[in-house]
This record gives sequence, C-alpha cells and structure tokens, in this order.
Amino acid sequence: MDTDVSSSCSSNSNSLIVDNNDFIDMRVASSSSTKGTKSTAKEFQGVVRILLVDYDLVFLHVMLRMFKMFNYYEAVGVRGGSAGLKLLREKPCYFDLVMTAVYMPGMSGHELFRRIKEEFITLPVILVSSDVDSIKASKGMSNVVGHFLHKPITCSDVEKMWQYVHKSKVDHVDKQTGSSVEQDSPHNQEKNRNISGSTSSDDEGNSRVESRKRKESQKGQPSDNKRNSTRTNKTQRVVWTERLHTHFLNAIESLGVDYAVPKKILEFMKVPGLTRENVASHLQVLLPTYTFHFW
DNA sequence: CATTAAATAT
DNA sequence: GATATTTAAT
Repeated sequence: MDTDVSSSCSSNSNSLIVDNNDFIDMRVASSSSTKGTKSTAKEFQGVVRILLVDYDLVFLHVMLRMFKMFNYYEAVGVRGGSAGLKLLREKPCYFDLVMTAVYMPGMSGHELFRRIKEEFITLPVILVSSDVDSIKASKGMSNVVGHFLHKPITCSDVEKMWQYVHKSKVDHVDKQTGSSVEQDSPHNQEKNRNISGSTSSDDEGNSRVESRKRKESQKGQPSDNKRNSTRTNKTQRVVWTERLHTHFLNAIESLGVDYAVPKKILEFMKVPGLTRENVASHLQVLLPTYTFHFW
C-alpha cells in the first residue's frame, strides 16, 4: 500500500504534520538605511505559511514539493477539511494562506472555506479544483471568495501565490487610523516597498525574518555584533503583526480580562523572546480601545 | 510586578 | 510628523 510517492520525496523532510513550535512574528529591526530596498518576490523574505488541505495524499506530496522549490514558502499539508480546520483553530494566526481542494470526503473545500471565513475572516483561501463547475459554484457562495486554481497547478501558480496573500492583506487594511490603501496592480509589484522600514499595518507582506528571538540580547555590547545584519544590531523590536496581535487577544480572552496581566499573558502566549515589557506596552496600546468600550 | 509616562525608532 | 515600540519612572 505504500505508494511510490514516499520513495520519491520522503527523505526530503516535507512538512506533513505540524510540529508546533514557534509561531512568532518578530523581526530584527535593522537600523535605518535600508530604505531603498526593492521588494520583489525574491526580496520578499517573509515566510508565507501555507496550509494545504486535500484528501489526496499524492497531491499533497506533489504540492509540498512544489512549495519547497521556493524558499519563501512554508507549507503544511493535512488530509481532509476537518483536519485543516482543526489545525487552524489550534493556531489561529499561524497560517498566511489556506489552499484547499474543493472536493474531499468529509468536509468539503467549500465548507471549509465557509467556516474559515467565519472564524478567520482575514485569512486568504485558495480553492483548488480540476472541475470548473465547482469553481463557479464557489464563486456564487460568497462575495469574498478569494481565488481559484485549476488542477494541475503549475510552478508559476505556486510562485506567485504569495502575491495573493499580500493583496489580501492590503484589502483588509482599514483598521488602523488613516492608512491610505493603495491599489495594487498586478503589474507594479515593485511599487510595494514593504520592507523592514515600513510602519504600515500590513503584516504578512512585511518581511518577517527571525522566527525565533533569542534572549541573548544584552545591551552592553556596543560594537560587538554577533551575527548578520548589515549594520550594528540594534534593539530588536517586536513587530505586532496581525497574527501576533490575535494571539495576544486570544490569550487575554482565554485568561479572562480580569486576569489578563502582562505576566500571565506572556506565559500563555509562550512566545520565546517576547518579554513581559513587550506585552505590557502592547497592552497599553490597547487600553484606549477598552476604555472606549466601557464608556 | 503592573501601570503610566516619556523617549526613540520607524 | 505620526505611530509603534522601548525604556524609564512610578
């Protein structure tokens, strides 16, 4: 029963199942001077985390393989819609994109899509099917339906998939005050300069570099930079992406607003490198929101 | 340790 | 110049 699939790519440590560990959204804040950076697909250093859902194991393997061809993807494949949904619930903000087959035994792709839109509104979903009709059907089911791809999926499909994620982010930008959303023509990708220096509210589009923040950070090291970073490694700023923020909110909800103090929140989040101060300050930022609620 | 205010960095 | 995040002070 072992198909030859395994032989072809088993050794290649495909991520088939999640080993939950780090779900961090932090990046090393580099000192100024990275202004003129261009952001093309290659410069796009952010990792796009993709949840791949299909019942067909072969397809899963093939897709995972394709994703591996691009260093900016990090794909996890699961079999079945409910499995996918479960995973999403466990890590509400882990994935940047869901790519699911339309037809599957059990929970269908459509169903999965619907529930995703209910629970994780901003999470982009790509439906995949070899059947054009099913695609049309899904188009009618929601106005927010994201994107469709026909089987077979090509490499170029995969390659540009991140763009959809980014576009999706841009579309959802509206919460932050006075952020001007710019139309994002397929042509001018270069136009987007979402690099380390940006303060815009879009998250996944930004470069997310370090996945784990070591606590090796000690201030008393003036001219001694340990690794990477063109310039001196300044203080590492935590970037509160939408993801991280949601984790944060989740923690608060789980703990209960009354018990939601920095320390507990921090413990709950279990984000390596994140400090209590980080949480505290972020909590401070959110305070106005709540007070507004009360009044 | 929590909270708040001031200081920086982006 | 405004915000987001850090640092210092309470």
